[in-house]
Amino acid sequence: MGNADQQHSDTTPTNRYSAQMAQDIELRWQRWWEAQGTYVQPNPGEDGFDASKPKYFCMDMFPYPSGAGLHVGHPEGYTATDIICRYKRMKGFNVLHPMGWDAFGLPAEQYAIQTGVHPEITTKTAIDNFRRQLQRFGFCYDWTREFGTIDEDYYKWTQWIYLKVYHSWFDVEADRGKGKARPINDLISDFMSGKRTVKLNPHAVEYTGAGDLPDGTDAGPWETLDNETRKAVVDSYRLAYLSQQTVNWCPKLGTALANEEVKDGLSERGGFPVFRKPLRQWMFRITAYSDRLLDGLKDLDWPNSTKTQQAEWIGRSEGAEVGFPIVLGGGMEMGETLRVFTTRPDTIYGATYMVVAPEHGLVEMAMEFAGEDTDCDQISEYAAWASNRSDIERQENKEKTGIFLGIHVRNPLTEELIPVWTADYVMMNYGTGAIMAVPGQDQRDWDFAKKFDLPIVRTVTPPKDFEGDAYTGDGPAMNSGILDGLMIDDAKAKIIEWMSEHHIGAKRVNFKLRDWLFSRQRYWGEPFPIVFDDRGNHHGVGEDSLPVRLPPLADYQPVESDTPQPLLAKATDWVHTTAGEAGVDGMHPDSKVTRETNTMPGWAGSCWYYLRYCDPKNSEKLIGDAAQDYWMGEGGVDLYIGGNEHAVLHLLYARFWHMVMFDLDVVKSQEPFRKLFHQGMITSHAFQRPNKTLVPIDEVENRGTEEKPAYFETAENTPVERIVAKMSKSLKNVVNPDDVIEEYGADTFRLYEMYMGPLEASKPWNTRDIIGLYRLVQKMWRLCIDEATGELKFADAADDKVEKQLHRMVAKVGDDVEKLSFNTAIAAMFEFVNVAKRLTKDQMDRFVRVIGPFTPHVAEEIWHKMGNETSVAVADWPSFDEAMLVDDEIEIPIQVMGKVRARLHVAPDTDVKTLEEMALANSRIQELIEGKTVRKVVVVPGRLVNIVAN
RNA sequence: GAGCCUGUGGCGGAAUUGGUAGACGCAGCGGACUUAAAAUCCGCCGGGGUAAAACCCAUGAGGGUUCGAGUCCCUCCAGGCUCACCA
Repeated sequence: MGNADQQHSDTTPTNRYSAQMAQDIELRWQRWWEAQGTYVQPNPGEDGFDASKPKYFCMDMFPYPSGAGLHVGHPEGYTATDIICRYKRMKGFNVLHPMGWDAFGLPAEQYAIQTGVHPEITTKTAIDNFRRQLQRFGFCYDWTREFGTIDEDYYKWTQWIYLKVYHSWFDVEADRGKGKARPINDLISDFMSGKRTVKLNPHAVEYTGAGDLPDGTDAGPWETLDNETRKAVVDSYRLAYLSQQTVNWCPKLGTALANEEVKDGLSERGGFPVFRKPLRQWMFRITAYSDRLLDGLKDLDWPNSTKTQQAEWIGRSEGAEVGFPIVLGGGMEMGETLRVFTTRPDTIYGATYMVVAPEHGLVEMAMEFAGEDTDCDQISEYAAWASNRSDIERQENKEKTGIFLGIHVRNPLTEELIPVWTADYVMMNYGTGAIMAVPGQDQRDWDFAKKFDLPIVRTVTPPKDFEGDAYTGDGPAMNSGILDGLMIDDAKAKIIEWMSEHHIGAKRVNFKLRDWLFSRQRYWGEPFPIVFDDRGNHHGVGEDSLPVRLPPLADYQPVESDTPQPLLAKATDWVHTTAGEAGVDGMHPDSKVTRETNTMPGWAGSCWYYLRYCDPKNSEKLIGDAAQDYWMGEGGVDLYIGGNEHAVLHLLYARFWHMVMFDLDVVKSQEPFRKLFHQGMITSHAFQRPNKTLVPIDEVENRGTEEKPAYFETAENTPVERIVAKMSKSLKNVVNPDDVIEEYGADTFRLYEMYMGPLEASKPWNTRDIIGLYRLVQKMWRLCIDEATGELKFADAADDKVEKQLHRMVAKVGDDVEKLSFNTAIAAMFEFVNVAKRLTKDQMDRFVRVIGPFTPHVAEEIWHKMGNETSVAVADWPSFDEAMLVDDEIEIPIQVMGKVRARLHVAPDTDVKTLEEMALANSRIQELIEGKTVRKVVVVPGRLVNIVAN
């Protein structure tokens, strides 16, 4: 089926474009490009750099090289960027188009464990294979800039950035209240000089709930404090900090995972159950950047869906924080308040009970001050049950559970006592971990109140015909004292003002975004440049001692357990070192220190790789100034293409690092990626039984015709339906790019993937359709080359129709490439080769330039046959004449009441009046409007005439 | 449950952004060339209707705005993606 080689027979011309010829042409030119350094882009200051040209920095999301090799999804985005880069180069840009490898992280380590081969070996093999496969496509990457995140030269700088972040804090007041990162030493000198009050960072998540005052507690003058206190205070401000956190612990993977790496209560990698467990972990204070990460989205040329996803992930919501005085069992006010966050402070009169998360401090306190209503045994049992519940269980069963704590709070508005419950539908890590429950206006609270028979008070008047439970819509307030009659917005404003005046509460903005859990207990990652002294205090390793090399480890099998043990702890010689060895300033060189044994997560290396591409060999700096000024410019990367699965994680993390580096003057642009684009997924076909289960394609046969297929599952003899499905090994519908290239060549493969449909759409792979693009390459070839002799063939004189069509193609292809609309650009090529049978040398010259970005190999072959000695890749993009795009005569439809009834053939610039006259004079139209009144004639010059008559 | 996206011939998809629906490719059908086939070239190719036209229907369904709707608005259906007890 469709094997291009089988089309050869004795009568086939010897120089017809064939799969065999494609192999020969492609490999030959690929070697030549490499030898010539055709795609090597010099940096500012280097030989061959042309400073007069504008820059174009175009990047693919680099791949994670797996043992399985490239699948057909990879080259989709890569072909798109390749075409754009080739086009931009021809349009006079200096093009930075690099490729590298995201190579640390869990999948490589899991694979190594399965195969028993060290991840360093499997990873390097996979990289070599990926590189070979990518090069076979003829992509115009500047391979001299290649690196992997596992290279010591690279992760040295990853660690360097980590240290930068570690040694800085977020000054919320800086930059007119927007806040920015500053060196931690600035903070310390402020403390020492007394310029700044010494107190724990009131915004530090790890101290939520600590201190009596929402604004933190004054620790006293710096000189009166002991070293431990000073360190605790300073550390509470660091952008990278250690904290006991309830983490997503995955026993199977033997590591903690970030929230983002947990899907439906299962680990994204492997799909293993995840539990909550308190662990001491490195965190990034990304929440300090919530507002800036959100605001920055506005100016980015990114897909809206991606911006929305990030915005929702950051999850800004406005509301109020309100304090409810706590009343113990005996009715005694204890002087503390229960703080809650609510977006509906206007409903406070309807707060009939309170709920705190099972991990909330008040649960312990309730048991400590137990009154007669407090059943301590049941409470602790419930708290234990709730914390052992995996997220997957929580999501599968949303039946409300909870228990009364035996204590009350006083509603500051009604003065009534309200019972306090604990329930796991309230999360400790959002807001304050406590809510005021208003069942009248919140369905979750309603469900809980119904189950536990708690009172329900409506405070917003529902519409007359309202029949649901909780009413969340707008309406005048009721049962609400001073708020009665006000609509929601006014009621909110009024109650917040009232609360502020009475020091009960205040307006507050809350974010869903949480601090970023940055340590993993695995082997295959960047070591932290951190050591601990004998008192357990952490110290940054000196910059001169970077990189902290990952120690060789023969046994990297994770310990499957409930008590986390970082794998690096096994490298005892490496772990135990001295301050001098590790390069710690301010300590005696012989002091014994131990190294941090956690490693960084896979995201670390991909957070900043775009910067290193600009200056990959720089041993002095992460990126040189000249390289940064030129390539990153104002807005950073000019085009970044990759899958939308990275819409939140990678792209948010990278923006965060970039912002910190911007604040610390490491980078000069505010955002890393000015324009972002997601290529769609390439899917495949599979078959579905009536019960929706899937059948692999090799277990199905078509018992109908091509036109009217009737698919049957062979073994079962039952009909199945053909559907679009993801490519997967189990469905046997995976396409291997190597096979396709062997059968048709890389040029055809490139064209096919670009012709399948819009770049952003997900599209099913249809092996049958490839032949059409193969024929296109053959036609391109045949248009220029005599198939019998292999020599160029030329037309004696330019044909007008062909010349016109050529101008059209030049215009259309250029336009479409700029719009990333490659499928329509290729359609224009089809149209051209369908019209043109022979070209003059001058026409051929332009034709070859235009196909160059799409089919670089066959274009280069013809280009050189034409006598050119330099690559078509560095030729100029041809120009075209606007006048040639206009037809001599166009067809204008005449509509009557919006339906086409006749057509006019006129010059394209025929004016309104003439068109109207011609339309009304048309005999067919006269028949139709006879006896009717012409009410109106709409004339759109160059488009149509519409007559309104009745 | 919330948000976003998509729905056009047998299939993949076009449509100047409100102006002739179905460009281009695949598949199919007919023809030329050939002893024959492949390849190549030419023609046809949404449905109904007609001798051929005319004409009617048609962009998931139903309404609306408009001289005119695949495109804009409302309701619904189907599929996909994202988030999800977030207060």
